Amino acid sequence: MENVVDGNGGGSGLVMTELIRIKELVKQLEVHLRDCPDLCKHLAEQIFTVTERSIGSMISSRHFDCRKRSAANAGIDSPPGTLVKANRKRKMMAKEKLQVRVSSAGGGEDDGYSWRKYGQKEILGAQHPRGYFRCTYRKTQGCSAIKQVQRADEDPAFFDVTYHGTHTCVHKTAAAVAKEPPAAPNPDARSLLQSLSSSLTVNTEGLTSGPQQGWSSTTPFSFSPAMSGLTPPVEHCPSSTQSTAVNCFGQGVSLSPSLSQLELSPTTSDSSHVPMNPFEAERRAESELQQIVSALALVGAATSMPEPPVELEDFDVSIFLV
DNA sequence: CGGATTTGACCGGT
DNA sequence: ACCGGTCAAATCCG
Repeated sequence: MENVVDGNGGGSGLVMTELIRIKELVKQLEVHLRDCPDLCKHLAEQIFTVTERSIGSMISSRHFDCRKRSAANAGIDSPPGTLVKANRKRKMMAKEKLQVRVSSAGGGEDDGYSWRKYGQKEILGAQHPRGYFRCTYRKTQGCSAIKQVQRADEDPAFFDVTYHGTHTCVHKTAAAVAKEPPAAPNPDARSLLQSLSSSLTVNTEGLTSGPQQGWSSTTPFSFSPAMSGLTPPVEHCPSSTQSTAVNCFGQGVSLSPSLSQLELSPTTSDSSHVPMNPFEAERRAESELQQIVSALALVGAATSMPEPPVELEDFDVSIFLV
């Protein structure tokens, strides 16, 4: 099946972006904590799991519809047998799909992976062409990840990015970090935590929309880096020419195609599963995020950081749900 | 010079 | 026939 994370007005898409970023960072954190106490790894796994559940809740709650896209996705409803004769295009479309909307600060293209453009098309009814990208390491590593980037008609400041397939390569970010001497993983871990904290800026102000406004105004749910004086990790960001903190971890900019690897419960969008009450899903997502914060604080302590990486009181986190 | 991008042609699905 | 996705030659760029 495929998982579609629709921008859906850009709000929940932003949340998804943040959560995806969390997940990516945690995965990297885990790598660099391999010679730390087992507790660190356990906590990283915990964060990972919680994030996954949160994303699943959001998807379930927002009724992301994988069928509302163009007729090009018609293969979705086809019986499995039709894939037997699938050509390249059909194979691609049958893969997992992740759709997000990102701000233009990163051009919709700086997501930590290395892409090579292989085509551009004017799309009927769209004001802007669609760019087609595949993983740079397609040849060398056989990575089949593909993404499409198209500037949003409604708001040119945003890009709709659709990922197909999963990265099987050792992607750029991981490779860059791997250059670091294995003997000094803790500074990296700390940087990653800082990055994670910096990226956790989600706005809840828009939650008043619709009937589900229960936890918006009354929930000062917030992260705060408490990082004043600490510089963001530069080496983590593959973009070398621009302000890394903004472009890599700024609002809505950073995202990871790794969500397509999440193996989100296939029942989240299937008929066999009773759709979660949107309100309940959002409440659960909030709870899960708070668990993330708690776990992060423990991770910070376990990695001998002078102070916890996150403090609930200091963070300014809100979630857009337009 | 090698890798990345551009862009018109081509292909398959609808 | 039309459209979206991909190919590949030409071109660009460091």
